[in-house]
Amino acid sequence: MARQPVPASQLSDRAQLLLKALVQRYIEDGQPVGSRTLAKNTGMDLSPATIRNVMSDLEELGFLRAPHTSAGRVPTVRGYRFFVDTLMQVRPLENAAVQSMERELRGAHSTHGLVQSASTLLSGLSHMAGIVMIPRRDSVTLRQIEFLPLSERRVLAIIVVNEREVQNRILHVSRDYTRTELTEAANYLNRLFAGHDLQQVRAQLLAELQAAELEANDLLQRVAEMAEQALSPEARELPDDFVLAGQTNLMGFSELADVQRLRGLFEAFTHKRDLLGLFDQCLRADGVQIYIGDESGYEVLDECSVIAAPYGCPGQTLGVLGIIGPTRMAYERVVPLVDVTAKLLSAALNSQA
Amino acid sequence: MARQPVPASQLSDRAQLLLKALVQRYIEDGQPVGSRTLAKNTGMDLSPATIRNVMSDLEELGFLRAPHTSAGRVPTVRGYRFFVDTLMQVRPLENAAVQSMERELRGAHSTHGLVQSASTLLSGLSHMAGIVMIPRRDSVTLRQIEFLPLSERRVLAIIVVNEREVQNRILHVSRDYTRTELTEAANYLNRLFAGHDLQQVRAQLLAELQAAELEANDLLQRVAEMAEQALSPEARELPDDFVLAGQTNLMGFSELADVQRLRGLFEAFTHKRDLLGLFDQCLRADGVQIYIGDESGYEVLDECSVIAAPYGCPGQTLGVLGIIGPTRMAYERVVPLVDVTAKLLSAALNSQA
DNA sequence: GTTTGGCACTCTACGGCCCTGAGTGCCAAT
DNA sequence: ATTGGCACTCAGGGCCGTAGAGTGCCAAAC
Repeated sequence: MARQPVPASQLSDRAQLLLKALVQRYIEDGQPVGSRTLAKNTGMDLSPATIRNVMSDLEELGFLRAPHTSAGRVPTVRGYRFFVDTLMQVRPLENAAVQSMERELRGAHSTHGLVQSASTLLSGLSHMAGIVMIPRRDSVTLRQIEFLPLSERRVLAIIVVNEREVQNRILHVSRDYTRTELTEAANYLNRLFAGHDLQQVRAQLLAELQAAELEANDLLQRVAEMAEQALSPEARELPDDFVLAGQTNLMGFSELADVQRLRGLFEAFTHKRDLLGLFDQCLRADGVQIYIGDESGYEVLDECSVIAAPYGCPGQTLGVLGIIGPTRMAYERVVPLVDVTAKLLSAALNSQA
Repeated sequence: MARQPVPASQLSDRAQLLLKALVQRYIEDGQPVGSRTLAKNTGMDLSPATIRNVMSDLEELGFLRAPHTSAGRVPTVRGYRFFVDTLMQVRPLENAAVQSMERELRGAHSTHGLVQSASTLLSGLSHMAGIVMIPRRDSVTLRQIEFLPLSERRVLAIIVVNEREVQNRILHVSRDYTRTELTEAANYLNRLFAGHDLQQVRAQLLAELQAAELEANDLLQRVAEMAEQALSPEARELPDDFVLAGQTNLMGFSELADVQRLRGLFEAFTHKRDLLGLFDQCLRADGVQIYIGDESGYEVLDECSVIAAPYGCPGQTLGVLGIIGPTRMAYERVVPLVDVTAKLLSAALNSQA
């Protein structure tokens, strides 16, 4: 999306103030705002006629548009954009709210529970849809690995990573191994590689195998065959995924009340691909990202805004979380909410590890 | 739900034939059906006036109703009920379709993949929402159990059941055990109980513990402490759950087009509780169950019908699958679809085990 | 030259009105 | 018992007029 910044210089102070008042007003009650209303509403002592002139300018510049000749004006995407970039002042959440969020997150035990809670918090507090990408840790530390024989040349690999998470994988091997053989192999891996990064382990192992190729080291062969499968990157990572909460909240907004539009949106929720693409962009960003209306580049989100923020440990982004709602949303409240949630989730994940 | 059967004797053959024609016609194009249409449509050589009389009778008996004075008639829940119970003749699926379904299911490897495929099949072929409860096996055969030490008095239990499924569980124990101690405990359990039902194992173990209480058998103590947690029924079973596909299909039906109604429905999908209650009833039933409109007893389903069937091995029901759609659906096509899917899924699960 | 009041204009939303088409209910004739 | 005829009812669509809200423009005022 070409999102060229709007030079504030184009707009007089007065125009900016009026734009701000209009956007706030429109966000509040969803009706197009007319000059009369605005004249009363803002502190400024101006007649409706004057305001009409200013509004006319703002429309010409693309910040406002009129649904029809004799309605008031509503903000365009550009108008919202200028509002969130320059005009709005976010009000930080009250302490009490933050604390109750913290409590909620503390209640979760597993990583998945944490993600679930965060998502519920986002949707509950915003009355829109909350979304949290499953954290994907780039560096996965091997803590322990075990192999158990199953029947028919299948081996069950159990991999404990990051102190808490357990992954199972069924390997198909070239012959049946005995229990002792498997234990040996596991011991070998645990002895040498416990505490190392999973990808490193794999690379190092392959290197070693190359070196020892000539010597027919049976143990190493065995280890290699299984580790190859057990640690392969495709298998390693859970499929990209996210947890969604409060989708149905979106059915309450009149601007999304069209069943066709909703259908598109919900299909995007179930197919996930598009949304993941969008959220991926935020992985490489810093702080709260805002996509207003068609800025996201996905047609189903044309009438929606997405507020997202990455979370993770200081050095490393683990995922992205955010909110989806109609373009007309209370940005001033939602932005800090997303911000705080990201920080709290980060903290919770770190203390957990 | 009080669903008293309707004695066919109440209705003359002619009335039944007309009712059948009307329901079929209405299912086809969704418009209230008038006497004129029906006169032309059915083979019978009757004038519209005569048909009007019959329709009037049918309305009085509660099988039909008129949306307003001068519209045609539409079936009531009772009308649909009589139709599915007595009038309709299901047409079995074509062989080609069944085969392609089989192929689709064969493509799935894990149990979960199978469930997912079944659900997708149901929704894809019916153009409505497909739903499959996660199979819950009452008798879970222990194949192998292993314990691995984690830090801080936590032990990871790995339980392989039913030849294929692996369950992990983190146990909190009274002291740190050494690796050898844990292996001993696991060996003990595997030696004595591999191949037994999980619940039996637990009961037997408790009995043995009682018997040996006086002898301070350290090994047995150890085993008991862990098995108690690892095999506890609450922990054992995955939470009741189901997989849903094609929810968004429901957004295409004009009779459900009201956003409020849809919202209720989708909330039921995410909270799951109500739907699980309904499907639980089918667990104890045999063959295809049909709930029309408010027969389900859940208000959100008032405008919907649910076609469900249990699946599982011959002796044992593992779960329920089905379809959710508007009351006005092609029962003649959907009933065999659900029936066949249940049979295919059962077969697939059995061949897998 | 910015601001303002005044005025004509435009557009939507809403209610009433009429007409048409579809279908019914009833009655008298077959 | 069945039928044709006829009066009646009702939803939906088009049309009109009105009320309300808001605009754009212009000429006067500050």
